[in-house]
Amino acid sequence: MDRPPDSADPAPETLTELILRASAQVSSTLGIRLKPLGVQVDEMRVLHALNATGSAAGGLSMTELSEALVIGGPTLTRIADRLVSENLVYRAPDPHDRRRVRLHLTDTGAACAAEAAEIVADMQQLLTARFAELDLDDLSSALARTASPLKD
Amino acid sequence: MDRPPDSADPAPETLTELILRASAQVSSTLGIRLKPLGVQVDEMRVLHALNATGSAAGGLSMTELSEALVIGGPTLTRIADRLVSENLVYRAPDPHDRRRVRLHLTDTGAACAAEAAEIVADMQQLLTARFAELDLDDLSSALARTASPLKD
DNA sequence: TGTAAAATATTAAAAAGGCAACGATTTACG
DNA sequence: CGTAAATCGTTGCCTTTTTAATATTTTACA
Repeated sequence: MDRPPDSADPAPETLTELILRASAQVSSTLGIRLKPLGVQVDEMRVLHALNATGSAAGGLSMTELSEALVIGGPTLTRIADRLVSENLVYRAPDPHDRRRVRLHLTDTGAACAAEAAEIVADMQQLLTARFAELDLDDLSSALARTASPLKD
Repeated sequence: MDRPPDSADPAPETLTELILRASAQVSSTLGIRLKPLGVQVDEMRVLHALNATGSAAGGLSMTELSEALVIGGPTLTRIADRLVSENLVYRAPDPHDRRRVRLHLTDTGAACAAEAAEIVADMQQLLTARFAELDLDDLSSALARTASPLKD
């Protein structure tokens, strides 16, 4: 079963490459399904984050969102611009720190977030099936750790 | 343990969101580390794919790369343009089908791929530590399945 | 207190990505 | 055969992201 030693061993696919590829696939599929709703993936992520904090919490600042979602500052500003122009989100100054701007969901935005969540939930089912032999709680915590800063 | 019913239940973070966030973190960190090499993440992925097939195999066509890496056609053309202009890759016509173009690594490209692979390997160590309690083989196969088309 | 340093968000310019349409080649099949 | 349809890669055009620089406010501390 040995191959000739001169045929260079193809580099095996790394876990890193696997994560990048899986994410590209998820992002692509999700993007297609979100399209009818008129939001793109990162916009949906912002809506979801705002929704997840609850309306009583006073929204999230740009920096908080930027760190939580791993999206660059200027990019986030533009995403917010779009969401504001679609009336899904509004900006409000932070009363305690006037440098800060806090983003809040509008009612329309909350409704949109809810619809998006359904689409994500469908996606979830597709995904979960493929993780059948894994403990999802372990996977979640591992992913959560992976999603935090990786030591620059 | 019940919370007051009027405090809106924050949407929990979904597995989907977790994958997107983990990937953003990986991609961001990897991008920073790849910068000194002068290649970006998707460029590195192309180099890696070409390297993985081995030089004897006659390279990969644009379509093959596009499907393998989940990168759109026009985007891939532009990535190839960049890699060609940096002399890391060259285009060669497919002898059996003149519509096709096959990408090949140059010697410089192979060297670059090798250097990039080391950086990815470092990344790997960081990552693996965070997946400690998971069976990596199971994880890999689950991710590989996730990375294949998710039924459009 | 006053001033330098840090933090926050935005803007401007450059780079990269994505959609629609196109030319070239191959395949299907009447 | 010959023509219609499908496949392959690229290009044009517009949107989005990224990088660098800026204005504003807050913090640190001499």
